[in-house]
Formats: sequence, C-alpha cells, structure tokens
Amino acid sequence: MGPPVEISELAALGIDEGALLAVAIDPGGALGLATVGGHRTVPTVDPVRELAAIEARWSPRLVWWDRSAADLVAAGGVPVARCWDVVAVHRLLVGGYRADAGRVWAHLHDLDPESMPTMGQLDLLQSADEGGDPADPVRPDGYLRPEWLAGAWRGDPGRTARWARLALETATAQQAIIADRTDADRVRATANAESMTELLCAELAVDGLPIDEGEAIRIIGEIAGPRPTAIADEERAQRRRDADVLRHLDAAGEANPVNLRNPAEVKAMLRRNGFDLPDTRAWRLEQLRDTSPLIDALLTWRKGERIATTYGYAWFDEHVSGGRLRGDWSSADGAAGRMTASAGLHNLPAPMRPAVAAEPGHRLVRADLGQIEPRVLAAVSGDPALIAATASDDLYRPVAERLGVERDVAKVAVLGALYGATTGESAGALRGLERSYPVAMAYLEESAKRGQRGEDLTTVGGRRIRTGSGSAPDGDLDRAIAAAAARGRYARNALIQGAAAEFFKMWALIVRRRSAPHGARVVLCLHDELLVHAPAGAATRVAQLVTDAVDEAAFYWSPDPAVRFVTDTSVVERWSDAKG
DNA sequence: TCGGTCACGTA
DNA sequence: CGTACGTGACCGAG
Repeated sequence: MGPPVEISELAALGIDEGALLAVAIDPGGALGLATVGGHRTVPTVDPVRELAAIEARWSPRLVWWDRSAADLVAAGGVPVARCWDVVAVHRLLVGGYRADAGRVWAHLHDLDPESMPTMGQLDLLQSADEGGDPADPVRPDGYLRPEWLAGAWRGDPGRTARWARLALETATAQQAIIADRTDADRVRATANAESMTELLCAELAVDGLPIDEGEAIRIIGEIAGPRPTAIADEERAQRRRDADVLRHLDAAGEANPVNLRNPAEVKAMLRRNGFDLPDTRAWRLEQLRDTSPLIDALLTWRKGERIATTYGYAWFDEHVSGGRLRGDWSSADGAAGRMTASAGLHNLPAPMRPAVAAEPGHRLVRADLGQIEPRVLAAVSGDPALIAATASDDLYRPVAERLGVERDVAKVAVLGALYGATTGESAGALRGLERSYPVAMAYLEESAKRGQRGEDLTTVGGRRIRTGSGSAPDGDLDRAIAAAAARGRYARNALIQGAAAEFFKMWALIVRRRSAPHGARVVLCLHDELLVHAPAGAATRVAQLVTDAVDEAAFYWSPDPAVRFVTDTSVVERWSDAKG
C-alpha cells in the first residue's frame, strides 16, 4: 500500500459532506478525483481502499459513470453511503434499457445515438481521419471517444482525472435537468435511490445468496435422480422420469413413443386420447387433472422436469459455490424499473427454497410488503376511499365490504383492474370498483389511454415509461388494435409496478444502511420481498429495523402520508420456514 | 448457429 | 385474450 494521501491535498479540492465527488477508479494504481473545486489523480496501489478512506472522512456523494465503478467498490467491500450513477440516472430520466456513458453523453449534447462512433476496424481508420487530440475525451464532432469509453483513460494520471471531471460535469448537467422539473425534489430522491440500488446490485452479486449445498443437492437428487456421471446415466434418468407418463399411453394402446419435451407432440398425443386443446399449458391441463390419470401424470412430470433441467446439477455447478448462489443483478429492467436477477435468483421454485439457509451462527430476516400494488395505487392516485382502505391490514376486506362481494372476489377485481383485465368473473366487480373508487380507477384508465396512444408516461418517482410504437408491426387493423390494447394494459400496470419498485428500493436501501452496523447484509431482493442475512444475536433487532424501515420508506416516498404500508417480517433459518 | 415459440418458475 | 422478468427445449431457417 502506498502512503496515504495528505488530507490537506484533498481538502484543497473542496470535498464536503453530501457534495459531489466524482471518481474514476483505475485498478492499475490510480484514483481520479473531481469536485467543483478542481480535479487531480492520486497514485495508489489500492485505489478502492483510498476511496474508502475518503468516504469515511468526508461522506461525499460519490459520482461515477456506470456500474463498473460500483462493481469495484462492492468487490472492495467499501460501505458507500451516497452515490450518483450517471448511467442509472439516465435510464431513470430517459427510459429504455440501452444505456452507457457514450449514449448518455450523446443524449445530453443532442447528438444522434445511432451515429455514435464505435471501435470497429473501419472506425479506427476513420478515427485517424477524424482528427482531434486523442488525449481529449471529446471528439471534434462532439461524441465521446470510443477508446476512452473502452478504458483508454487508465494508466495516465492526467486522463484519469479528466475522466472523473467529465463524470462530474455530466452528473451536474443531469441535476440541472432535474432541478427544472416541477417534481424536482421527488425525482432527485429517486435518482439518488436508483444510483444506490445499482451499488446494492453490485453488492448482491458479490455476496450471493446463502445456500445449504447439501440440502440443495438432496432436493435435486430427489427430483432428478442421482447425479449422472456419464451421458448414458443422464438419459437413463430422463427415461425413468418419462416412464411415469408414458405407461399411461401403453395402457391406452399408443404404439409410437412421444417426446414429452415437444409441445406439438404432446398436443397431438392428447388429441388421440380424447383431449382436443388449443395448447397444453398447465393452467388449461389443470382443469382436466381430476378427469385423467394421464394428465395428472403429465403435470407432475412437468414440475419435476423444470427442476431437473433448469434447477438441476448443471444449474448448481454453474451458479453455486462456496455456499452462495450468485447471479447478475440489474437495478431496473427495461420496462417499469423493477430489479432483475439471473441464475434463477428471482424464480427459484418453492421446492428448492429449503436450500436457502442462513450460515451457522446466523439467521435470515425475511420480510415482504403486504398488498403493495393496491396500496401504491392509493398513494399515487390519491383516491380517498382507497386510502381509507389501506388502514386495514388486509386491504381487500374493506374493499369487499364496500362492494358487497366476497373478499376473494374483491381481490381478483382489484388485481384485474391493475393488470387491465377485461373479461372473466371480475368484470362485474370491476364496475363496482369504478363506482366506489372513481379516482383510482380514473388514474388507471387515463394511464391505459395514454399507453394506447403511444404516449410516454412518468411514474410518481419520475421514471420515464416508454410506450412508443417503436416495435409496431402495423400489419392489418386487427393487429394494430390488439397492439394498442396491449400497450394500454402495459401502461396501466407499468405506472403501478414502477412506483412499487421505487418504494421497494427505498425500503431495501434503508435496510441496507441500518443493517450494516449489526453486521447484517441484504442478500435477496424479490420485488416485494427482502432477505437479510444477520448474525443470530442481532436477528431480532434487524427484524425490527426492517419493519420500521417500511414507515421510513413511506415517509420519503409516498405522495400521501395517510397511506398505510404493511410488512410481514420473521426470523428464520431457512427461506421456506416462513411463507410470504 | 441463430431467432421464434412454447412452456413455466417467481413477484 | 390482465402485468413484468429469466431460462430451457425444441424447431426451422440460415
């Protein structure tokens, strides 16, 4: 480790608590810093450690271009409290999922992102033509140099500081845009949260989800059979699983073998056996389950096959190691801004969940937000009657009373309204909702209409939701109408789903910050559910702070303080010990 | 080897 | 033909 940087040197930059400090981390041995007071590069063999010292001393808001910096910070275990991720903020303000530093720059300087220079061979030749100073990150035509975007600023102190300064300027430009909006305070808060969520994602990817490997292997073995040591073994295990279905066909006099993994063959087979269906989806087959042992066997086979293939030995070998399941995390999907994760972290089947277990001496604090979407609808629409209903632990009960229907009918109706259902048993109750909760229903209707017209929408936190008909195939009229209707449903749901995602992120970030002093870490974010890995001795306190954090998140996020949000929190050894 | 379709897991 | 996502098997086009 090199000598620590003199505090006086950094003080000259004017680093302040909460003020922007842009950083460019060169793992090769330098830390670029930029504030409104100036910019410089600190040579150091461990730039992340240097950054940790600066963070601890001044608590600035760290500005960086993109996730690559967050990944380095997370890998180094630096407990950063505040940051501004230029690319993450861009995705919030502009929408869409294709975002990188070059695109953000082009967008802010009114340059066509389609004409962005790349590092292709032809462009290298053009780059010579194009001229300008390679030491200048900005080309004469205004675009950022692709070489710089690819990391050419590393290894040169002057360039590293320059790259940090450019990040600072870009972040400042974004903040100026936000400041001009009527919802500036709210959007600024969301931008901060989006940035920190990106860092949380980097931490989730580094930490991984605690897994009891022995239990995971046991569950896989129970469903898929023993671990195959040769291809022949694997085929034998497959045949063994298939046989449970195929024997029903032998009984029915079927001669030819059926490939159960081919939906077309399954459909034809079912037709031969008296079931003429448009497709072979589970919900359709489920209604016939009791009438036929063949269909019952097929559905059972499908369940097992899912675990055997998607969550079998290959999945385990690829994604589980050292007692942790690790995948890539993204802070905002392309649509409404929910978090996404790979490696099955967001779709682990219930039978696998006993394998998610706290490490020795630890507990899992598990919590989920109750009925988050209708509560969010109450908050963003301001519907007085629906807000009154949020006072209840079970929101669907007062709604059912008001509508004069059963509780489950009310639930289906509310969810149908949120998703844009037009048919089915909820249709009648839907009219009741329109009478009883006209403000909330009008909010949803208005969203749907704008979506149908292809207009962009904005969530309450300021996320731009694009519904533009960029992918409109516009064939015949029917297709166009169907596409518009689909956009309407999408828009109707996206404003709620997106706002719920904003609330959830606030909650998760508060939990992240308050958990740290207890040695606890957020290890899973699942749309409305959190798992926190905590030392056993601190688990009760962590559970309390997780619950309290819901109120704090509501205080920061909710447009209406009267809306009540609830959580179900428990301390468990295994994820499966508590149901959400 | 790719993209499209079906299917299904989670919220 | 209520929403969103990620993943795998299969098939047909290339």
